[in-house]
Amino acid sequence: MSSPVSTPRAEKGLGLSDQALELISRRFAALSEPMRLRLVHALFSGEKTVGALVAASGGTQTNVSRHLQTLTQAHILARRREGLHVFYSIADPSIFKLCELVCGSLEKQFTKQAGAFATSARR
Amino acid sequence: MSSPVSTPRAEKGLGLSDQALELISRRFAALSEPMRLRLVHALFSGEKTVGALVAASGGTQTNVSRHLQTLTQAHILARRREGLHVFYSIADPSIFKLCELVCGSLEKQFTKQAGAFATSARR
DNA sequence: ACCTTATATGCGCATATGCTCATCTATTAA
DNA sequence: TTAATAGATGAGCATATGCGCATATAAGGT
Repeated sequence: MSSPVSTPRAEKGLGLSDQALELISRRFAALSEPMRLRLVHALFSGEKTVGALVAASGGTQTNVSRHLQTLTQAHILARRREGLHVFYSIADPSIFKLCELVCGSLEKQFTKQAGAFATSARR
Repeated sequence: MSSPVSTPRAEKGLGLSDQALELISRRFAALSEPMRLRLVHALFSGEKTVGALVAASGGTQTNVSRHLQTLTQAHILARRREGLHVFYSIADPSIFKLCELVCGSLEKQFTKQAGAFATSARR
């Protein structure tokens, strides 16, 4: 009678829809693993085959293939077959800015911490 | 003798360090849950107490508290105590742009898909 | 048809993550 | 001190995720 469980909050004006939040979180989740970031980063310089990505990332073939699948399903990468080889490439250009943003903010964070250390060490 | 396991790849020139990748992935992971995004979004309009966030998000007190802890440890939120209340706020302004970027790219993605549907339906 | 190379996938295991209940701590008021 | 209110946290459970092994599929060459 009082607490609806599944879709409460009823969009109070703020509040993105549950669906939207789900989608956004999935996108972040796709980028939340070091190996996947390594693969994405390796593709910054252009499309590469799975084999090349395995070599560049140091991962196993199985694992790289799986992560590539995850990233492709998230619409972050694109897949193109050519004979025996499959080429992956970055499908969503916003990824570049996304990574820049995060890297930049992390750097700032460290600068602050370093500054704090220096300050407390100096006094 | 041939395959070092822990820190292979030896930074081939590309390659962010393993540590950097770990940090970046953690940041994305912090934003990879719908409830946490909901909390972050609720804080876009300014700092709020835990109680207010519980109300706004529709989550349980325990769960909201835990997610706030996660976000704070990721340096995304800041915590401030005032009497009985604890106020949380967005500590890293880059979060705004980050969310904008992701939302924008998702919208484009949908527009494309919608277009594709329309096209295939029309022919 | 058979073999080789390149990539994907089913299965199982180990760990990580989210959620809840009950309880604990912190702060203020009586 | 005791009680009341706001938040945090330990423990346990269920599910999700990452990883590797073995094997399957795809495509081209002999």
